[in-house]
Order: sequence, then structure tokens, then C-alpha cells
Amino acid sequence: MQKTKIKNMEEFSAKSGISRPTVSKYFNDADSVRQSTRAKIEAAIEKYGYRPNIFAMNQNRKLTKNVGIVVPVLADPYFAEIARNLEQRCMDAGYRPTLFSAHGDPELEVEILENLRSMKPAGVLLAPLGRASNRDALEKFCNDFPTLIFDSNVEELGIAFVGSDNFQFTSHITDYLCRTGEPPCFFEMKTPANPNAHRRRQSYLNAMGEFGYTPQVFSVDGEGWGLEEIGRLGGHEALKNKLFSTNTVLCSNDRLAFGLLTACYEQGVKVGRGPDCAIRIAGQDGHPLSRYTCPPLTTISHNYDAVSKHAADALIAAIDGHVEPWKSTRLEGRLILRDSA
Amino acid sequence: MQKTKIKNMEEFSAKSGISRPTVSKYFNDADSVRQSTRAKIEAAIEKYGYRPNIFAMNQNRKLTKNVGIVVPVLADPYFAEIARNLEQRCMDAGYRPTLFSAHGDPELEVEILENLRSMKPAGVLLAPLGRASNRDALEKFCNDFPTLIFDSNVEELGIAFVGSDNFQFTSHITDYLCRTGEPPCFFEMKTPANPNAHRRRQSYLNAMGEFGYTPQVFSVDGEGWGLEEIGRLGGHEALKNKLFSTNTVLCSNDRLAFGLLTACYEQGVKVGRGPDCAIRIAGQDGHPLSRYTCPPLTTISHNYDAVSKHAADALIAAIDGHVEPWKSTRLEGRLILRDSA
DNA sequence: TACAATTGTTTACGCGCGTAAATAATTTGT
DNA sequence: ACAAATTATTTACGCGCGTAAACAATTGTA
Repeated sequence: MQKTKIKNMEEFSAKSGISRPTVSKYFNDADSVRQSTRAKIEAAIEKYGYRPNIFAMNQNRKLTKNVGIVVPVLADPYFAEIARNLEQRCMDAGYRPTLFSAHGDPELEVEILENLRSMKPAGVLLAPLGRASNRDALEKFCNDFPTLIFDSNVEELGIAFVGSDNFQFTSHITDYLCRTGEPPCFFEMKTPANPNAHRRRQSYLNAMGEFGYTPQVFSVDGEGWGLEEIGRLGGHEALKNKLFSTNTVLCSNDRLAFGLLTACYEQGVKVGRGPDCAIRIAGQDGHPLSRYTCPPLTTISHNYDAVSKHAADALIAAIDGHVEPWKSTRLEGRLILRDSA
Repeated sequence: MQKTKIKNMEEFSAKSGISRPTVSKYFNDADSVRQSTRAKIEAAIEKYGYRPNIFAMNQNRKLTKNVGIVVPVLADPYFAEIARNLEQRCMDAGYRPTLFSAHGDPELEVEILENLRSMKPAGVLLAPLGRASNRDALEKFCNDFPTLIFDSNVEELGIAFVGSDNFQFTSHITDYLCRTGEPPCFFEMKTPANPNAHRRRQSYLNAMGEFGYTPQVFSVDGEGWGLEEIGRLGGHEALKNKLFSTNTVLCSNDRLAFGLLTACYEQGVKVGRGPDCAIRIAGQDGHPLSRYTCPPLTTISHNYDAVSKHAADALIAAIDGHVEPWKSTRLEGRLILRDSA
């Protein structure tokens, strides 16, 4: 790479010996030019380190290579992990992903979508806030850009939905808990932000019904995304007043379980499946830190890899013009047995 | 807001009754036009919902309003939290922050900087990977764009450094531990990715020397950013072979402490400061989840708010042309006493 | 009222690239 | 070796906005 800086495509085309329109074509799709000219261009790129002005490109192309990735809360390692995965896949497919987090704020979610509009994205991977989302804003956005919804579904918005099979999650882990000890009660938020919680509760009720057990749902107060604290406070109340009807608690998600584990610790309640333990606790999600709680948390894990692969593939297919009717894909989770249950 | 869509500034200036150059001036700096014309423009914006094409703006302006925020690992809630904070402050100051994570990969870090170049950022807030960073690439980038380094310093690169005072962190918590029980040994990674770890070790050695105690540094193997697992494995080895010389362990950071806590649990070693406890464990960082370990982790917390405020303010000042000599600002942490030590 | 200072308008050009159309060169198949 | 098919070049215009210069209108002040 030489020091002579090339400032535009005109100059570059002169240096490379290829006409500017052809160079332009190359940068839009490297396979659209003959192999021999492609080689010349790439040699020149290597030599001069030229990269086209991205603003000029995006201004004039009807469609950019931008892809937006929007998650509700990036501080939640679950979303951080899936975002990382999606980001990688978009880059591998030749797109420019940009990551956004609504940080739990519905207004910020709307603002993010507004900003995304001005980026003329080729497509968007969107995990909505859920209950708090501005439905109208989401729908309008989905009508204007190819948008794949993941994690939590909002009716039939966008080109498709990809997420986990919450029914399978909960019925599977409920089944496990029933077979290995007392049937579980269900620990959840009264007003969860994420609509998956409702599916999980329903699935718990179904499963308990099938097995012929009486369900108990324990719904704790609290708003927002501070799930650990909500779980801890709710746990304290339940433990202090002995409100759990069984010695086994299935939490709606891992972060609530983290809080409940802390409450148990603070009340001196021993958690686990040993004979000296007073309570079994299980979570759901396969949170990156669930391995490191004390005791390590039994949970059912999202298939991060498969979810992100399906999501990215579906979006890219749609961008490439493969129109398909709206579809919901829900992937099964994998039970992870650890000491907590 | 009417349905008639305005497609460019020309049309908008006609509708608003203000000439295009003045409108352009307004969008560059709303205070640069007379109050009465500003009101007219803003009324028209409200009425027609017009927003200038961001690509055309960025192409022609020498400096954009883009600000890059780069962190080494977004999956670490510490960085997620500080990134959220920085993002908010940039938006409040009228900039367009874009978040990037190197995901622990030095090559990706370089690639992020390359992409940032093409965004012509007004400034960048960069938390480097540390030891693994490509120093040359960082330096070149810092020479081309106003870059503020945060979290971990790399010599005297960029316009300034803002981070935490690791010496104060470790000496403060070491002091606390010495005053309340046996003096601590120090639990760390042999080859830490983040250079702050070296400061913390040194500060531990200094503090122990001052107090007249014999230090013991326990350095565990492991590479990369899977700190919990590294801490857990190292913890198992130390506990199994009784390698800790005292009943008090100060960890180089909270995530290592998480792993060590898990190892203790798995070996049946009771952690805490009660009379029945075998070991005291403390961390450093004030990780968002440190409140929810079992037992809750005693730690010394970054002043997230102050660090992000200093960092954002310094960068924006530099963007506004307030040149100052390179400066390092290190903010003190706050001791958080919990049950683990 | 008059004059200077401020702010807005008109006109015109440039930024770097996408893209269309007509033409020329190269490759492919036979 | 020659026509057909493919690919590249030339030429030219447009995208939406920044910005400079000369000029006109509006303010503020004494």
C-alpha cells in the first residue's frame, strides 16, 4: 500500500486502468465483473488502499448494505450474546450491521427506528421491547423496510419471526422437575415486559394439567428490566411467608432465578437437590452466567446459534428478494442440568 | 404532520418560506439563525416531518456529528453499562453515537477503526482491548480523529484518558480487608487482557508492604475474556491444594470473583464473614450482578456516572476545539460492603 | 432618521458516486 | 475464423446538500 492517497473513484479508476462505471459496478457486487478485471481492481485496492466514500454510495444507491440490529436491553447478556452472533453473520454476508439498544425505554425504541429510517437499511433484525413497544410505530416501520422480528413476537409483523419455543421450554423443564422431585410452582413477574413470559406461564399450566398436578403461579410485583432485584424482593416475600406450596420453584427466566437464589441465601434457605436442601430452583434462558450461580442454575437454554442463524438467513433471503409468506420459527431449547434442581 | 412528503431541502425551503442556504445553516446549528426564522423552520418541520438526508449531509460536511463508542467486550455488563451511559450523553449533546464491540478480538478492533474512518466521526470514545490491541493501528487512528481513551490507558494516546484509579481501588479495599480480618492474598490472571490488572497487583503489593504484611499473589492460567471460567478453574486448583495462605482473597476483578465463588460452592467451602465461614472473598469493579452472588460480593465499584461524564465532556470539549494537553483522569471507586467479605 | 451591523436571499458550483445509453472491445461457441 | 453474446468504455446527468460571493432586507442604535 503506497502513501499516495486516492481521493475518489475517478482517480482510482485511472490508477487501476479500469473505467469508473465498471469500478462502481465492482464495488456494488464483486462478482458482476469479469474475473480478469476483478483481479486488476483488487490488485489496485491492495496497492492504494482505496475504499469508496460510503456516504456517496449510500446516498445514490436505492438500497444500502446497512443492517440494523435492535435489542431491548443490551445490558442483559442474553441479548448481548445474540446480538454478537447476529452481527457476525451479517458481516460475513457482506452487510454493515449497526447495533442499537432501546435500554428498556419505549420512546428510545421509536427514536431508534426513526434514525434507522434515515439509514435506508437493506433490512433490520428487531427484538422488540414487547408489551411496552409502540405497536403503531413498529408496524409502520415494518411496512417500509424488510424487518425480521426475533426473540419476542408481535402479532404477525415484519417478514417473519424467529425465536425460541417457549412452550417446549417450559413443558420440557416442568416435565424434568416433576419426574425428579416435587412438581414445581411457577415464579414470575405479574406484569412482565417480555410477552414470552405469558407463553411460559401458560405452558406451565398446561404441563401441570397434563401430569395431573395442581399448579401454583406466584406472580411478583415490579416493573421494568431490573429482573434480579424483582426476583430477590419477591423471593423474600414468598420465603418469609412460606407462600411456595412445594419445594420446587420454576422461574420464568434466569434473571428472576438469580434474584430468588440471592433471597434464599439471605434467608438461609439451602438450594439444591441434595437431601439437606430445602428448595429446588430452576430458570429458563441459559443465561451466560447461569453456570456460575451458587448453586449453578439448572435451566433450559436458548439455542443461540440456531436462532441467530435462522434470523440472519431469513432476513438476507428476504433482502435478496426471496419473498415468502410470513412465518414463525420457534426453536427448541436444551435442558442444562446443574445443581440447583 | 401532513401526508405530502417532502423529498429534499429545496422543497422544504419553499414550503417553509426560508431560503435553502438558511435552512441548511439551521440544520447545522439551530442557534445560528434569527429566532423568528428558526421558529418558522421548526413550524414547517413539525408540519411536514422533514429531515435532511443524512448521507448527503455527511458527505459534504467536513465534520459529521457521528461519534463512535468502541468497547472490547459488550457481553461484559460492565462495558454494556458504561456504553449505555456514554451513548446517552452523546445524544444529549446532539451527536449520533454508534456502538461497536471488538468482542475480544484484536483484528475486529482494527476493522472497527477502519470502518469508523469511513464514517468521518467528529470524535471517538475508545476502550481498547488492552494488551492484545494493535498499538500501531490505534496510534494512527488517534492521529486522524479526536479520540478519547477510557477504561484502560495505552500510553499517552488520543486527546486524554479517563478511567478509574486502580491504585486507589486496590489499596482502599486491601485496607478494608486488613482492618477487618486476615490480610488478603491476591487472585488474578497470569496474563490478563486488561492492563488495569497490573496496576491492581502492584497496588496490592504496595499496600501490603505499607501495612507490614507479606503479600501473596496467586496467578491463574487462562487466556481471553471468559473470566468466570478462568476464576472457577483457578479457584478449584487453589482450594484443592490449599494454596491460599490466608482466609481472605481479593480478586483482581468481580468476574474472577464470580468464578471463585462458584469453585468455593463446588468444594463446599463456605464464603463470608460469619464465624462459620472458611473464606472471605472480595472483588473489584462493582459489576451490575455483584449484588446477586451468594453471598453478595463485597467489591469496590467504578463511579460509572462520573467516568462516563468526564469522558463524554472531555471528548465534546475537544470536538469544540478546546485544545488541552494530554491528560489522565482517574476517578476513585466506592467501597461496597456486602456479605462475602 | 440615518447608518452600521446583522441576517437572509440569489446564484452558482462542487462533493463522490449511481446509473443509463450508445458504442467499442473482448470472449465464447461452433 | 466469424457471428453472437458478453463485458467494458465513453459520455453525460442526477442525487441532496454544503458553501462561497454578491447583494438585499431587516434589525439595532444614537
